[in-house]
Amino acid sequence: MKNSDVCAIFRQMAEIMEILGEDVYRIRAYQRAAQNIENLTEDIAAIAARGELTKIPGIGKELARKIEEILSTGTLQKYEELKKKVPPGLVELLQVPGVGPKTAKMLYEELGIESVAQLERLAREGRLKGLPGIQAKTEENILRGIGLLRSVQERRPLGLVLPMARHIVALLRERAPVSRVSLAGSIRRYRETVGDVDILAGSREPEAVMDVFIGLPVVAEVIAHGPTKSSIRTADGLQVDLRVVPEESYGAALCYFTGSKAHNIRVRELGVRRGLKINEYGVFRGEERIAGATEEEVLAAVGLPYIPPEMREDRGEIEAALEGRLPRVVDLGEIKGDCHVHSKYSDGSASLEEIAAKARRLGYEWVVVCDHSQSLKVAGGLDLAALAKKRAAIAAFNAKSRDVKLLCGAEVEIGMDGRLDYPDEVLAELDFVVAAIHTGLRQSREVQTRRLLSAINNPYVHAIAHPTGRLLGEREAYALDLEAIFKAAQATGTLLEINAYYKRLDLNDIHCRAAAEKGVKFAIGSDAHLLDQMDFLELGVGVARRGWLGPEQVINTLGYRELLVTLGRKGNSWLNK
DNA sequence: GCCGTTTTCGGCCCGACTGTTTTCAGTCG
Repeated sequence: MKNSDVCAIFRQMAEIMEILGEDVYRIRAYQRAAQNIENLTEDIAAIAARGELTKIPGIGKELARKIEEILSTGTLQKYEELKKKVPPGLVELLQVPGVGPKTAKMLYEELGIESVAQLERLAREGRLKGLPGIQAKTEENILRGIGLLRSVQERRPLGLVLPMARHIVALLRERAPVSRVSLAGSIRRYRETVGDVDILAGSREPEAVMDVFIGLPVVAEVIAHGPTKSSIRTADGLQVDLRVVPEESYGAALCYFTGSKAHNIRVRELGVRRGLKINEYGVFRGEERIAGATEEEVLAAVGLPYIPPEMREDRGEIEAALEGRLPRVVDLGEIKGDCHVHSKYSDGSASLEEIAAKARRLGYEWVVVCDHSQSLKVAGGLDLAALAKKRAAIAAFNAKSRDVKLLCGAEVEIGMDGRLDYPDEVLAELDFVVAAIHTGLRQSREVQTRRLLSAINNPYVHAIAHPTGRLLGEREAYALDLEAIFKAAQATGTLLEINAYYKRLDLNDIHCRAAAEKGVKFAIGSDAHLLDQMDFLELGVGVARRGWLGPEQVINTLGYRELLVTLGRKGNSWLNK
């Protein structure tokens, strides 16, 4: 049983209990437990084995017992009983936007509806009208909700949403009477996927801002339009919410709309204990507003320092902040280079000069030019002759370049038996060796782990590229013993990559944090094949910040000279200190 | 079901918008 299995059972139980109309606080307890289990950096079975389940926030005696039952039997008696009380399709109805537990229950009791397909048919026939609280408009909304569910149900990768989100912010800045505009929500927290775009604006003329917003050229549909809050949908189905508050509330609103929801609840609870009410307009003692203009001010009112948005997930940041041990996380401005960029030599599209020029625009000192190795023929992998040519070209470039330097790297294939695609004496000549698995993705956990360990133990391998192989929305991570990988990486001073390509983000935030706790260090690489993709490095920094990594844990913060010295001494240096 | 500088019972975060209602319930974030 994995953490996600336990989590799924608790989530489904909460949904069933919602339909049954059970105590909302009990339901919330299950949801909170599920979320905290999802956020664990450790295997829950290991925690259970130590008898420390109740140390997990939101897990008391009763839920600990239930977790143990799930771990030993694979399911839960109470879960099985709950499932019998509600037809399986009914829970599915909750997925339809606009249909909540009350409506789902009513639809079932009045018309026997127990699937989305059935709901859609009856709505089309106009048979929902006349039910309690349902008239023509609600019927239309349900049909639209079902359509939406079918089309854009999935959360989208952050990297695909960010450009449009920034475009809309820029348009608002230019055309609406706003003093400030920012992205908020999961985008500001750099979550790897995004459900919708949240934007916050400060203005004295909220209604005028709303009118501009719903009239923007990117708007395909207006979902809601109020004086301070509106939602629209773009042509490709992306929902964008805009909220407008007065300037003096901007900080409070930014906290509120950045979330996460779980983090906000914790902050407001701290407020309640101090006799304060916190909402999007400020921090209040009785009627009096005591804070609200800036985020720092709001957090300070409940005794907290500033917490970076990426850490606001209720994954222990509140406790750490209260105890004064919140780490300072790495900042995009501290990044001095990109550890993984492809060039024309293999399957990239850019020349060395173009890569260096782009790096200069990004304010870097260096870039590792990594091309594929010889066996990866589909990606133009370099044979030994081509590799030698590339090395010479990079040396010639560096001799001329006064600012940006290029490192000669390779993304070397790890074979099925763990052997690398270039001989050791060739690897030894390279500045930066990244080892990767691109073939044989369906091997067993043992085989995959052994392949990676053998690469990690090679004295010439500096980093493991995209260690788990997952592709967002396309491919699961391959089976791996990550504990063993982390331990070996630390012991040998091998970096683990945070691959910043928008579909990979691999390692992810939770794995990063678990690895960092074991003393592992990281290399962030954009894996760019097109020049513009070097911008994705920002997403990798987002992952690092979500994983609580400081600048000293990320090799990208080293200057060129320091980097060369460090790379030359694997196993005896900064890398595994 | 959890949890405790208001402790082992009695609380548990907060507000906007919509559609249906004449004052609010449901849903969402």
